[in-house]
Amino acid sequence: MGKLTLTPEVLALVAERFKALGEPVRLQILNCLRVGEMAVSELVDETGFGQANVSKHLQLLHSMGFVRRRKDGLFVYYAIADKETFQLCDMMCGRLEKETKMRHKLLAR
Amino acid sequence: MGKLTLTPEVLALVAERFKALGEPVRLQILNCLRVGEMAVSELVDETGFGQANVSKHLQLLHSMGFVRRRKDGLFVYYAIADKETFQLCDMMCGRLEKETKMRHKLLAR
DNA sequence: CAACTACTTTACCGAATAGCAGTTTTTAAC
DNA sequence: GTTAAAAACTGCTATTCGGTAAAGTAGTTG
Repeated sequence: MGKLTLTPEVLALVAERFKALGEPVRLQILNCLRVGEMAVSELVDETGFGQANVSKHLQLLHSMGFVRRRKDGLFVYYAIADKETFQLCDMMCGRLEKETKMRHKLLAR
Repeated sequence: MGKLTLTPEVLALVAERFKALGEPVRLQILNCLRVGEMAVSELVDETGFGQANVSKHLQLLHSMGFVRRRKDGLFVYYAIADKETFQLCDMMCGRLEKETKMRHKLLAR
């Protein structure tokens, strides 16, 4: 496989991508996009965050390749770039779920 | 499946975990641990970061369940908690690789 | 063209955090 | 006990980063 060597520079790029998902607001935006593409203003209404704020987060997600954008007239529609983006979130959710269950079991005794 | 609902509170916890991986130093530490468990001092030597610094990052990784710790005499050995931790990193690396290739292709024409 | 809408960009502020130095705690060896 | 080593803890400074307001851009409508 064309594995790239994990130099500090590469790790920095990988970290950058994890960091992009390490923000509740951005995860909430991604979660909204699960149902399909949405315009910025729709995301603003849906999430209740400021418009400039949402726009900025979308820029970041886009620059990291997590979402794609499509412009149509006045509106800019954003959508999840690929299935893998979901998988990443789901895996992390799964971990959290496991943790919670473990903690629950320990408390139950 | 016992999917947990993605309330803002849950998303915050998920984000916290992504953020933990969103730091080059921590990824480098995890990468060192790929070969097996290591003592803190070994990790300090291997990475060249300060002891307090490495220790603090390990605390965080441990609190998020990415590494487990085992104390033996003077030494505290840390190790990757499970395979999934690798998978997460590998997936993100894969994304980066794809991106790089795409960019390369675009430049090649 | 002017007015309006949707979005982006810029500039700033405040909160969070990484890194470091020094100290403390724990454990082992003498 | 005393000494030494390993790791964790405690402030501290500098930087980063998110939120917001205001200015800027692009597309639409009358």
